[in-house]
Amino acid sequence: MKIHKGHHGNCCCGKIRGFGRRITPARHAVLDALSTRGEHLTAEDVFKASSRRYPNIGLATVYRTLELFTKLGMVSKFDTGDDKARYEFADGPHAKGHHHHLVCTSCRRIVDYTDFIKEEMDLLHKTEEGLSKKYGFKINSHVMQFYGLCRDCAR
Amino acid sequence: MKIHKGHHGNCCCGKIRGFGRRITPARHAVLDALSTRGEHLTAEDVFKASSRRYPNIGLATVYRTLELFTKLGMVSKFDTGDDKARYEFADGPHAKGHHHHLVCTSCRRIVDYTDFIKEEMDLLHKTEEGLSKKYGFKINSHVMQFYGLCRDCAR
DNA sequence: CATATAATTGAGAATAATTCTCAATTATGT
DNA sequence: ACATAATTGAGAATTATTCTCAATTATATG
Repeated sequence: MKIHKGHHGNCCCGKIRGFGRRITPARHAVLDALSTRGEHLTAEDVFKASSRRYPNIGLATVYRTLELFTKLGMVSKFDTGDDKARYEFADGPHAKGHHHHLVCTSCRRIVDYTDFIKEEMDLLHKTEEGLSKKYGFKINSHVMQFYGLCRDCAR
Repeated sequence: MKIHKGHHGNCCCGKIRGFGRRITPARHAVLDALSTRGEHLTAEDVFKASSRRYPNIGLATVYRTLELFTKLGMVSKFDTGDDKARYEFADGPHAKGHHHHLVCTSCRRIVDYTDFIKEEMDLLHKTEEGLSKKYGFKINSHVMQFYGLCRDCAR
């Protein structure tokens, strides 16, 4: 089986194995899809892309795999107000690829932005700590995104 | 028809009428449900609560009404990772009731917090302005919430 | 106040994303 | 190579939400 290439390297297999889960062609195909097809993919997107490399893959498997990867922290799942979950590789909060989303509520375009990320992360971190202490939560993740109308839709 | 009481007062009818929409018992029941049954209600919750005052109300009407109120900015719709939309009265970003959410991914408990709200709002405001300018978006709303395990679920 | 008209409604069917079931297949430790 | 538990594909099942449509009703107007 080919080693997974791309900017997410090969740490993935280790992570999967570490959880007593197996490396399979289906999971490989999903990894490939995620790293080559870009950000904020729907399950359907991932399914189509995975099918190219591994035509037999089933949609249910894609869902199961995305769920697994999300649980392992390799993938982040979020939604943008339509009724489809979105998935993308999770660049941990401090990696360079880390970004938030700006969503057009009319045409559904999604812009990744990294502006203000430093300030945002600082505040998020501070808030997490405060809330953790005050409410006894062990905070694992956050969502922060903006909704509006893009230039084209606004006029 | 009785005037809607509660901390959201009677501005609602004006807002509804202002959009050329009508005041109906069904809409009243939904308003009541929202103001007496608290925060982060599912459509089903609202349906049940509304049914008490107005037994004939249909679920579809509840959905339609919540959608309308959301469009009018009176209600905010959000989700917390299960597959149900949540609704609550929208305390505008600068009202005293304004809060964000802390969600337990295990038991689904939702904590409203207002800590750090000032800093959060300042940053959100600044970010909105910056993104607005840079990407040409007219930003209308944002989501900011934290996910984790509550004290009980963490052990 | 009565009337006309367009908005609204309830009920149930339809939709669509996601999850479940189950028998067949396959990755992995030995 | 084998045994075994994990994984899979296919399609059925689930579930929140939206749609359809005929019947009802809020409201402006005379």
